[in-house]
Amino acid sequence: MRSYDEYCSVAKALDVVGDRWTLLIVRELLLRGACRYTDLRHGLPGIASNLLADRLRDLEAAGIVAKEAAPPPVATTLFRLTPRGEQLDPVIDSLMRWGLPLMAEQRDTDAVRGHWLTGALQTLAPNEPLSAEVDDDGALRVAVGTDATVSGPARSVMGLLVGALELDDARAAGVTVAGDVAAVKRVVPKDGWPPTP
Amino acid sequence: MRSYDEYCSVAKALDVVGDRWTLLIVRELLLRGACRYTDLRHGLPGIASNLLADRLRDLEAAGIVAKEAAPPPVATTLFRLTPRGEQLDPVIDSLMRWGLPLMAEQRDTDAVRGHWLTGALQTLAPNEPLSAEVDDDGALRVAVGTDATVSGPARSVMGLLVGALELDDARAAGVTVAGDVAAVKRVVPKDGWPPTP
DNA sequence: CAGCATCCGCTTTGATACTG
DNA sequence: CAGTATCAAAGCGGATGCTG
Repeated sequence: MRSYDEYCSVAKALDVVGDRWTLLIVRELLLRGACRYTDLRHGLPGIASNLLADRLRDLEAAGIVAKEAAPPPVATTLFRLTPRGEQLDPVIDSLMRWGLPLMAEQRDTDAVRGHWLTGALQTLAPNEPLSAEVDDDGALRVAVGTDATVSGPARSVMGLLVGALELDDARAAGVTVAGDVAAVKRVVPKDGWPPTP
Repeated sequence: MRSYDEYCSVAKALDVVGDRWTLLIVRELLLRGACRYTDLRHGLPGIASNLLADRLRDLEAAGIVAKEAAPPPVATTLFRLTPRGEQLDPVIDSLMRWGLPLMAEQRDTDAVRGHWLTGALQTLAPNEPLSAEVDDDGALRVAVGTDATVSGPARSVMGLLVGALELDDARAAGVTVAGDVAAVKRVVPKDGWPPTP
């Protein structure tokens, strides 16, 4: 990316990580740990292969990502965040948090990956043991510890959990709640949050 | 910006604010409050005028910025963050924090604005009453309350304050400290921080 | 002057194909 | 598996012009 040429901390950060795709690569490495090139491609659907190669080179040159040889007998290359790269966690976290209300809208062109949703749910309720599972037709099952599970279309389940849908509306949109409904309500942000985008 | 088409909170956030210049416009509005178009241009040196107009339209459409008529007799337009826009503060803050170590390097093409530095210094030491002043030839004076002032070339002063320079090296690089040196040392991050970029 | 819109050359991106 | 190569299309930067 062309430099902003500003003696400003935000601009200098964006000089390094402001390119298209760059922060999503960091997201993948934060959520999944060390990845192979192929894993990254799977977690970044739509990225051009040459761009991924370019970005990884840039990130390596910036000291954010390091390549390492995987232990035998795997014989492949792994990409991993350096300590400096891991310090981008608050950046990814704040973006994830700010974007949560936008999850109430799902377009039919949107790719879905389970680890993205797990990440979002941990951000939503850091003190609840949430886990997400996606199956092939886009249905989502979220387990709230062993107390409850919420299942249904991803958009509706997330709509309920980010507070954009009331329980009744979510049920009308195909969501079923098994187990303790109160456990689910602990997860949903308090009224007034999230602010409508 | 073209959508990433991912059902992920980070990707959806970047669909909205990931365009070039967009987060720097938000930075300006967070640091300075409501701004005129001309003020924004001054705070974003190098931006093409059509791009600024485009971005402001996009941000308005996304509910992040609102236009308002300035009270008479000024008769101009003010651009201001909406509540949803103000919630980007943690995003800007985390980027600013991550970028702090990069302030140890200043290129001679870098534009300098006092409010950028004031913002960075507040992030560096939220509990210290720091204020920054820049004069025309790029010299910087930082006041640590009434206890001390640090002055010299911007890069050297910031290098000292972000911990990239020892006091002796900073002095050799043209920095002078007036008043209580201990007050300055309170500001500088503890040893081992910042990590070398 | 404030707030844009238009035009144009250049760079970056996206899509696809190909390779060690 | 881990990338390169190629090329059309989109985005960006810089200059300039227009309108109230």
